[in-house]
Amino acid sequence: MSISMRPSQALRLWQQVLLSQVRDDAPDLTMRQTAILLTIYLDPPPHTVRGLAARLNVTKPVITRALDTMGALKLVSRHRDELDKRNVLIRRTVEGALFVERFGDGIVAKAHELPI
Amino acid sequence: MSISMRPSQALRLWQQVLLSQVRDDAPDLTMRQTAILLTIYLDPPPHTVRGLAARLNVTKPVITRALDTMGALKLVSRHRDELDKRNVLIRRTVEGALFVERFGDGIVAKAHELPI
DNA sequence: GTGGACTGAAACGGAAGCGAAACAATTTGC
DNA sequence: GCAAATTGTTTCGCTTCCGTTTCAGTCCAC
Repeated sequence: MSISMRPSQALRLWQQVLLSQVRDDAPDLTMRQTAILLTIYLDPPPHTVRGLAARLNVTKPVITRALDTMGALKLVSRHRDELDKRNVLIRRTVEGALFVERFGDGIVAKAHELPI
Repeated sequence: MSISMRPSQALRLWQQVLLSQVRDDAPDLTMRQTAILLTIYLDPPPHTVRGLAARLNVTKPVITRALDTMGALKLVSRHRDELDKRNVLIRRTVEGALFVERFGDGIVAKAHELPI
């Protein structure tokens, strides 16, 4: 069984979630940054700069910069791969997990409030 | 009857939609810009700069700049209010309606593909 | 009609994003 | 051992966004 919704409901859901994020002064992540963050937290590790760049079809500097920003927000952390020291492994953080969790709960709540 | 989903499904849905947007080089709107666009297309008109700023809890220049950007993308259009010439009325465009419609369809499609 | 209130836009300096290219550090292949 | 390939970062010039402040145009009360 899959999730079923009409386009008007989907758009309303998206709007409500975005509005709550904007209003609550949540970290103002770009679409790309959010996509990277969710990929790190939803897809199985390990995550590398190269892997994320390929997954999102963007250049590597885009990933590096996003990691700089989200690292400053403590949403993710970087660690050298000891087995292949060229690699950087991106790992989750407690703060990031909490943020993602709350974000997911927010979507569910807004979905539940949707008019028919 | 409301839309029911688990947080993990909600996050996966969000990720899939963002990934498709990023990968397809869709207009790279910020979270705020997207919130403004959806509000214009979902909430009943008329829409003014001041009204949108209040609805999103942001300053007026944020709205003005977002309208500049989205106007250049032809997603919205501006018109002086003839009854009160201080006001600017923001209106929908054919291109914008098409973009929003496709966006909604995309969400629905990703929701339908979600694993249980 | 004139002063004050209101609306949206513009100006300003600063922060952060972009793509492309160049860059060190490391591993691999021979 | 050493050139070639690979990885992530940095640099360059440019664009866009931010908040604050200032400005021009319009309306309204008196």
